[in-house]
Amino acid sequence: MPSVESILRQLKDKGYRRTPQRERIVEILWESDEPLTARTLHEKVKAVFPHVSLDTVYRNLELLREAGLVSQINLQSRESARFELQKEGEHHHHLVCLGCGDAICLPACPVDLDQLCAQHADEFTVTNHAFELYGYCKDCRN
Amino acid sequence: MPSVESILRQLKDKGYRRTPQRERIVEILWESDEPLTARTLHEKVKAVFPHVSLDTVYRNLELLREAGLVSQINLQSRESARFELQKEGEHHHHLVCLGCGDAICLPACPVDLDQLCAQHADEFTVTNHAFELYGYCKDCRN
DNA sequence: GTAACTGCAAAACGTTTGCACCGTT
DNA sequence: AACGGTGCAAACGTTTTGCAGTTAC
Repeated sequence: MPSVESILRQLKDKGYRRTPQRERIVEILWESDEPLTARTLHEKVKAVFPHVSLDTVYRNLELLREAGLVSQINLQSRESARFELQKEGEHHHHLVCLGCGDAICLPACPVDLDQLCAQHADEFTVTNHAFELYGYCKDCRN
Repeated sequence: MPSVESILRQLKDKGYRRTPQRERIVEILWESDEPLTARTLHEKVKAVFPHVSLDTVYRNLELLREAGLVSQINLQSRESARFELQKEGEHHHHLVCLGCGDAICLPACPVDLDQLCAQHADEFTVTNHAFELYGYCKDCRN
């Protein structure tokens, strides 16, 4: 059910407009199989819209994040954040390589969130969570 | 067996010196029960050494990170990175209140790390991980 | 027409670096 | 005395913001 079209429709329902740049940004995120930095995404958008600005990319990412359609991954280290589409509620986490910075998707969430939430329900209302594994990928463990 | 003294001794063995600022930085990290930002840590060091500079804090954190004594956590927040001492065995995670910013300790790690590591051992060598729950504490859920 | 969106430029922010001096060893 | 450490200031890269003009609706 999720698709570029459905994402743009969701945005429209929230009062956001359909612009060529935004369309392209969503398409690129949709087609990517790994989280992208704002800069990388910008480069890719420029292939079609040479005059698009980096701030437009940032603004769209923020907008998509607010709409709950994009999640942001902050790597350990001085590198920049990476963004990826949140496909249909189904959430997952990442193995982050401290060598090359690549993020590999973990197939499933290893945390029993319902149980954890219930466990602390009286003192704390849990809205979301973050989990990341750090280490070195095949190529970087030397 | 880990202690402020043993940490400073480990640093000494690696050729690093024992300076008052470094000593205080390690002490503060040792006493803290939650990961600290460089800025927060800086504030706390300034209580004793009013003229300590923020870059000294960064340099010491980097040095401790290289020595494998401090881990860096860069989750969710667009905020700055947070640092904590890597304490033998007693690792835990936090409930972070999005209202007041307070961090409440989770008694145990909800992740079966050994199993996860074994699961990806062939493509990835896991060195550490980060996990955080976000939400609102008693006082802030209005 | 109105409000959202864009590009540009500049600012803000966390973090890093060059340098001269200081302190530990 | 040597060399690691420090403070200062300036640089850096990422991200945010103000503004004026443009575009989708």
